[in-house]
Amino acid sequence: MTEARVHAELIAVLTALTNDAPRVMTVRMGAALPSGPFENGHRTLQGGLNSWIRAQTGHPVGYLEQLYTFADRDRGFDGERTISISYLGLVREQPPPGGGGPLWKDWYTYFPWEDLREGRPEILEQVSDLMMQWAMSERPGRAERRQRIRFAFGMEGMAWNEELVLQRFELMYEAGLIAEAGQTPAFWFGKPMAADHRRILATAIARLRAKIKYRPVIFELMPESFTLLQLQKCVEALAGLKLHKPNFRRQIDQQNLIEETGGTSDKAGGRPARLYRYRHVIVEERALTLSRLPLARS
Amino acid sequence: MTEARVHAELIAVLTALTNDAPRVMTVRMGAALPSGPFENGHRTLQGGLNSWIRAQTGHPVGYLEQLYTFADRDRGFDGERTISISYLGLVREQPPPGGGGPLWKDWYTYFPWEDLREGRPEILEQVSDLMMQWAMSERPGRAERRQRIRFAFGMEGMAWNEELVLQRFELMYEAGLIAEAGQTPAFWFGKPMAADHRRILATAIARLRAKIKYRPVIFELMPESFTLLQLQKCVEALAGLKLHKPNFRRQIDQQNLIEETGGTSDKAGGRPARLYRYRHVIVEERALTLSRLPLARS
DNA sequence: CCATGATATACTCAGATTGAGTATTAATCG
DNA sequence: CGATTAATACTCAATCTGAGTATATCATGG
Repeated sequence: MTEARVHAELIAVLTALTNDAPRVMTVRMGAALPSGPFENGHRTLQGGLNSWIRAQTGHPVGYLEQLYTFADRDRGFDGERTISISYLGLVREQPPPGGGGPLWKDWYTYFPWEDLREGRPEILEQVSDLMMQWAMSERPGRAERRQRIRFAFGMEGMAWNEELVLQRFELMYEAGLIAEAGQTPAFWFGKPMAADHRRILATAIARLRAKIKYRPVIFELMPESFTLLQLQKCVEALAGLKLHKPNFRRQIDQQNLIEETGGTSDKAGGRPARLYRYRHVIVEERALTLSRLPLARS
Repeated sequence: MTEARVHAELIAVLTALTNDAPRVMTVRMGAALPSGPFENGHRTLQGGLNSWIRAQTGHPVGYLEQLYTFADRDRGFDGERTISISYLGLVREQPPPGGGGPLWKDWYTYFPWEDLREGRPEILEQVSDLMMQWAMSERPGRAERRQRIRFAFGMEGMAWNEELVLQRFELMYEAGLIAEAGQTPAFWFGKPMAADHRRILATAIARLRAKIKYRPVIFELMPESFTLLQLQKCVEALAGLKLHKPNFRRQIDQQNLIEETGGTSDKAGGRPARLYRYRHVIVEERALTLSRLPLARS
């Protein structure tokens, strides 16, 4: 029995929305996620991370959820291992982009192939092609690899599934298209990050994209009052997809999640839009019910 | 900076199905979940647990998924903390119930109020009543507590939601109905477990009940070939609910997840049922698609 | 050997939900 | 005032879902 004494480390994927761009808090010039040791003074993991985030960002965390715990990495000082516990956190206030503080970077800097709001981007076509080449390159397992690629990247008649962020990343890693693999690939797909941080970010995006469909977490990222179009743009930013406007509105008010503030917004060119706010009151009743969103094709 | 050196411990919620009863592997006469230290020799967490389970049970694990990581418990030897990483594992073979090996216990021994296959059980009515009394006992926050109870326990016109296992357990804990809270409750609701093991089991059940609705994990618990009724009974056992037979069948074969073996079963009294098997072939294609199940009212 | 019980399997049907498209309204800007 | 822009309202067909009913195929017993 070689019982392990290990280091425990917390890694945070903090997300905010700054006009239609989903952002993640980074350190080291955008090359790493913020992390820190789990300190003995903390009573719980959540609590430790919560206070740490408030100190770092000055913003309260609206929502905090555990993502995954890793121990696979061989940091290997003295044979000691590090257990990394990763969290997804959502903050409302859009943070100042400049200054000496932490850097907020657009998700799609790291995953440019995940943004289909303007249709399938050029880079996704490149990736898809290379992946399919990789799938067919070797004889054994060819058919199965091809199936997986078709499914993950929405090729050859299969629909794009925006939730498969992690599957796509891992397939690309396997195929040698990811810089972190240290394989100096022919093309450079997305900005790399230290260690497995980009993988953790992929996990976070996948989780959040799944979650907005059945929990009203989107409101943790919105300002107090907002228009329906703003709300829609925010969902679209996270999902990386365009939504059908009339259907989006229908579903939103069917669920009774929001109420009019009475005011209107005239930021945009046209007819002023009504302002709404989230009905915090009924959190417990509705929060666990569905909050489905109509996802449209491109 | 008081950097922590901590113990790392793995806790497993191993689940199997023995004729219509969902079971969990336990130790200490059913009073604890199996756990062990994370050893330095293991390359990954999953890998470590996998080999450990095979050694303990003799069965391969069909499916293994991380549940949650806790550090809240104050075991406090030498000020050292234990981080517990819990996993949900599914095994196919129904294990021998007797012998000196690990004890497989019915889920509903620990959560008798979670089984609604024969309608709402008497004990659920008791729990509901006590919970509502608790909600109304104190003036401040009365309305909100009442809402939460109504929602969690499906009272006063609200529908029962079988996924809220953890919410119900935590509410009951808060209300002092759970023995682990050390409050010597007036009634004894379900068999207690050591430390927070029952809470971990609740997490596992909730996760599995949610998962069977959109991933075909159920087949990890089934024998190689089975009848449609057997399959339905298994789903019902996990969900703790009765399903509508015709609709269940319709959905199952719409999804094309299974195929006939050609054989028939005549275990039951009536007309022999056709045998089916899971179509492993298309795992990658369908596995991530929906596998919805029609959940019926009681 | 036919009636009965038991289970498997097949079919029907109304209501709700979803995806997609179109029409109308209310503001701003030149 | 007319063009533009966006908000809001309405329609419609296809599909999905929940619920119920009907028929088929076996074993058994009188």
